Amino acid sequence: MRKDELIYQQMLKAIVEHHLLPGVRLPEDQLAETFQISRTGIRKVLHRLALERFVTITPNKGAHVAKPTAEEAQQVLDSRILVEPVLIDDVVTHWDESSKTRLYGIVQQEELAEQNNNLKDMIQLSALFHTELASLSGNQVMAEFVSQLTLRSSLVIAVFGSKQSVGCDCGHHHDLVDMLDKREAGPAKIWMKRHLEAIKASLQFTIDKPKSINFKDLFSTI
Amino acid sequence: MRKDELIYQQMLKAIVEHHLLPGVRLPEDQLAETFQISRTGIRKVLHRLALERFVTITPNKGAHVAKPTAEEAQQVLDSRILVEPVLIDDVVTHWDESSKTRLYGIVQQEELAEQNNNLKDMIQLSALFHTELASLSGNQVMAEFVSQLTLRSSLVIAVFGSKQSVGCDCGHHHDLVDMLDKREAGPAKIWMKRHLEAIKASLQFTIDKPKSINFKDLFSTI
DNA sequence: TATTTTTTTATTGTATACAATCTAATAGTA
DNA sequence: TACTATTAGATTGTATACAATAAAAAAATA
Repeated sequence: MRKDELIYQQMLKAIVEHHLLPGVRLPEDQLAETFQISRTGIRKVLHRLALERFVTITPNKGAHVAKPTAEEAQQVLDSRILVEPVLIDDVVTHWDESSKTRLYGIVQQEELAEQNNNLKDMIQLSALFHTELASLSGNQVMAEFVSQLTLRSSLVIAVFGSKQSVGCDCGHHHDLVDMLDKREAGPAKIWMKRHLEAIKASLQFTIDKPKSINFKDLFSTI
Repeated sequence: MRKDELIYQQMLKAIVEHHLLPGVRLPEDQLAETFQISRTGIRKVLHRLALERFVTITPNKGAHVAKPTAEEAQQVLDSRILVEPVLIDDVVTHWDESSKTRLYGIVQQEELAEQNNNLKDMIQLSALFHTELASLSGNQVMAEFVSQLTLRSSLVIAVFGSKQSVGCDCGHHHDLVDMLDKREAGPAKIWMKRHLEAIKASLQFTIDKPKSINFKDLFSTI
């Protein structure tokens, strides 16, 4: 894999898993040194993250982890409420044994992570579930969009989420897969809509402040 | 406006309006000279266009105008068929006098462009109509997604479109605005779905080959 | 002492230089 | 002649140097 691609994934992961909190400054020099690459390479990664809304770049002031506004937060969740249910029809259409295996596999990992109270994995697996489900619709364009939305949701939750909203009640995903496996598209759509509405409803508009970060330590432990 | 932002828009416009056809090579040196900027600046623009799928960058081989596959083409249109109708409800909810003025304004320009057989404007205005409509839903996140999809549709049409599919029968947009102004959400949704399905149905799977381009001449005439 | 101005420092923006890689042209061999 | 190997040229990938800007610290003035 290309080096900058790897760095991109590490940084995205750090943001999505709340190791780098919204508002935290991302100085090019420190990151360049951390990843043993020139500033050119880091800038490429930062610009990509900026285009995908995980980072904001202010001219002559540098990059920060994006801090979604309340408005943006709601729009991201509203988008998912609008989009994810309409993908269900296509998921059911393409449903087969491997879909079942794939999704139940993720659900199982989610339940394990929940038992171990592994917050990091819970966030990642919950996003993975929604992304995988979207890609089972067969439409790669939509799948990418949903993937971005779920990732942005993690940022939103970092700002406005309470503890219980982090993993979006993993256990329940099991119920959805049951419905899909019975080809019950209608109920599954309704379930998905309510599921996402519940996440949105769990958002609280309290903000905590960022603190200084040692990038080398951070990325050596992840 | 920042210089690279301007260059980005010029290049995107050239691609979307079919002045730069899919498959055309985009050498950094020539572009840098054309826009009187260093390769660094051009690379930034090219990477952005690549992330948004208007350009493909192959390692050590450089950038080309993206040439969507038949599969991708269908998925882009399918995405629009899925997404644009569900936005109608929110458009109707937020509908007011200014929405009406805005959309009828665009429709009027579309009809003018059609009379003058101005292909360039027809493409641009048709995309603008769909984008504006989406932004009237009040959801900026969805609006951006739809904007990208309409732009990508232009690329798709450059590869698989026939003459009549270019501007997606502008005249008809008028009918949609009429429905919206009467708050007829249901019929408007159906109309939109059929409208987009018609565009998809008009696609033909014939491919023509790219030819060499003089970038300086091209961008001095746009 | 408080406030403004100046100077210094740190950080980003841009261009260029060099290295790595691919393309093609040429030369060599069967 | 056809095919492979080697070399030369062109193009991209990456790092670094310098310029421009912003932030912080120090000095000057009221």
